[in-house]
Amino acid sequence: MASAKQISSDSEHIRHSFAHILAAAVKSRYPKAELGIGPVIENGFYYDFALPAEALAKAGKFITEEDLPKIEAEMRTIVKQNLPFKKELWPVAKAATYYKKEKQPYKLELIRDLVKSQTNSKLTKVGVVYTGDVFLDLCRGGHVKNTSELPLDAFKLTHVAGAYWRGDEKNPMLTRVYGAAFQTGKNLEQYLWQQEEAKKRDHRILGERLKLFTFAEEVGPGLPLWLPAGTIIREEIEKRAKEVERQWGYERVSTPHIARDILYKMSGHIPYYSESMYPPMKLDDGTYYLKAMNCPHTHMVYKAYPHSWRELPIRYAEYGTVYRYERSGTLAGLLRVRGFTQNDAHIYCSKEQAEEEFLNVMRLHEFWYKEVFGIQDFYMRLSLPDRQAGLPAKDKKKYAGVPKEWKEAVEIVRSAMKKSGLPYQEVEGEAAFYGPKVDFQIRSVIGREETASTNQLDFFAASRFNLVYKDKDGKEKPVYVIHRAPLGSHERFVAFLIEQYAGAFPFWLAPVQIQILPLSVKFSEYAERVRAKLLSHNKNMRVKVDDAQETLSKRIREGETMKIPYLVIVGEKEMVDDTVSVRERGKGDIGAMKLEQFEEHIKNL
RNA sequence: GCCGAUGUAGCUCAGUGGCAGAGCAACUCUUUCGUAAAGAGUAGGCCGUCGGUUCAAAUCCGACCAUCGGCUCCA
Repeated sequence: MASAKQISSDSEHIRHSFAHILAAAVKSRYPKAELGIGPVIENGFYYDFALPAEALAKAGKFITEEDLPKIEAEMRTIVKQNLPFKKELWPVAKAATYYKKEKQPYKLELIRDLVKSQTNSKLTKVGVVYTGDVFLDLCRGGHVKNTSELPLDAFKLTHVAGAYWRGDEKNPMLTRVYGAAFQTGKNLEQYLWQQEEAKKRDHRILGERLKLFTFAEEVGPGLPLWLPAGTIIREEIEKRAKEVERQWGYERVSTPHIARDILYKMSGHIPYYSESMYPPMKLDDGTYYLKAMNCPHTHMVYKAYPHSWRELPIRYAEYGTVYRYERSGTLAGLLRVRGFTQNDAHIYCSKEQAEEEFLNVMRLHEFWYKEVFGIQDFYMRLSLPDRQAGLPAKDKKKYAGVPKEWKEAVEIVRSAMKKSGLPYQEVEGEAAFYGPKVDFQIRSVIGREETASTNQLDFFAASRFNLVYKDKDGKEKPVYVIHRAPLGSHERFVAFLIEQYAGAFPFWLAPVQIQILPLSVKFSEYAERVRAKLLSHNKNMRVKVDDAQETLSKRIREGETMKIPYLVIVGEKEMVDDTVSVRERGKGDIGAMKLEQFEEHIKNL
């Protein structure tokens, strides 16, 4: 989504003010409502509300989607009163007393935290804002001077959702109301239109229409079934990946889908990751797990025989299928599934080689994104532990290893990133438990952000698995492991590609590349001849003849709907002249030509 | 997992307590067509599942399942 990330301060003031008005409107409909926070977001604002248990029991339910028009109407009524926003600074004690009286536990908590973060709480003041004389909210500032400045045609309450207080699962869940707001009605309309358009590109919609994949209740949620057309896309990508990896010095390996529990105890996935693994299978010769990641298996491949420094780096690639028991509420089409196949590889190298190898992997990512797929809309995130040098006590469970090793690993990765020249953001507290990583973040058309690719440095596997090599000096030394998946998983990556291309796949990926349409059955034979000729020059070409008993128009429409790159029409004229009439996707009829000319036209696709 | 919504034919959807519906797709027949939907006919349903209320349930109630929008999580 190419939406503007820069929020102009005017928009910000408008959005912030609407958030206050939303709170005022909810307060007027539900006087007992407790207020959370109400910040500005990318295309608007939201506000979190709760209703105390007794009030909720009495009302039956709180804000639902049905209430939005009513709340919106109330907001308009408030805005139309042309109320001034008045900001004041109150001493903490005064604000605390006020919110205690008003029974606003969440606001009180915010005030308490504000005090905690200040060195001299006696002097601390909090901003509060009135809307007219009525509504009083905690406020940092940044709103319009008077509600008359708010564009009534440029805002809309869009949806309701649950959200944990302060984003913590252990906290109560509040009801969040989202709104869109812009400076002009036109901007709002445009935004809403874009949202509608985006939905049409949604991989779930296109996946069904183009017959790429499906789900079956009998198979289970999050377990996609690839239809023939989708399987072609998957396999073309995989074929390409195998070629590219061979060229970049990888060797392929292949490993089973289950393993004994000892392997995952060794890796540390038990206990770090067990809640995301399918439950164990207890058999008479041990307890087995379905694999949730390929690394431990690949490490055992490395350990098959001892390695010398002369062999390093060793790069083992595998398209490995893994199963993760993702929480039900997180599943989404192909973007978040429970069974998927990763474009995985593990690089075993010395500490000295780690930076160079990491850099090479970044270059490989760049190659895929820029050269192969033309993906522009992504950003790179360097995920670090919470505090790079010394890990705070609360994170000891989350991260393995010792601070010194973490520090070294972070240095290696950061240095590689700098050398790559690729832009990236550093984010603390996002690292894998075994090391820092660089993730490629992409947004789906509906705005959901996911990691499409990953490149991770693991200094921890060596000690867990005793992964070593014999160095020049005759001593055994631990290897550094790089986990990388530039194409993430087939499932997620194909989902992104479907949306990126809006289903119109480039020629090399298109499930059907050329569809031949004989004008009538009289020309079916000629159509077959054309097909045979195309295949004789390229046996892998995906060519179909559609001689269904439908009008030409109808078959063209179907071909266009299926986003087939070339529709080739043959009738009397073509048969006599020994030509084909070509329709190119996105261009329409490009005229009649000799078959050789057409083959020349598609040669470099 | 949590909050909210939705679930009727392969797909998109109508039907709000009294005989289960439409368009597209499928199938059959007619048409053999010149660049985005030819015509007619046929078939297709445990109304997500299970339970309850009722003389009567797609419709009201409950539980569960699945999907969607968020939150949390995300190797």
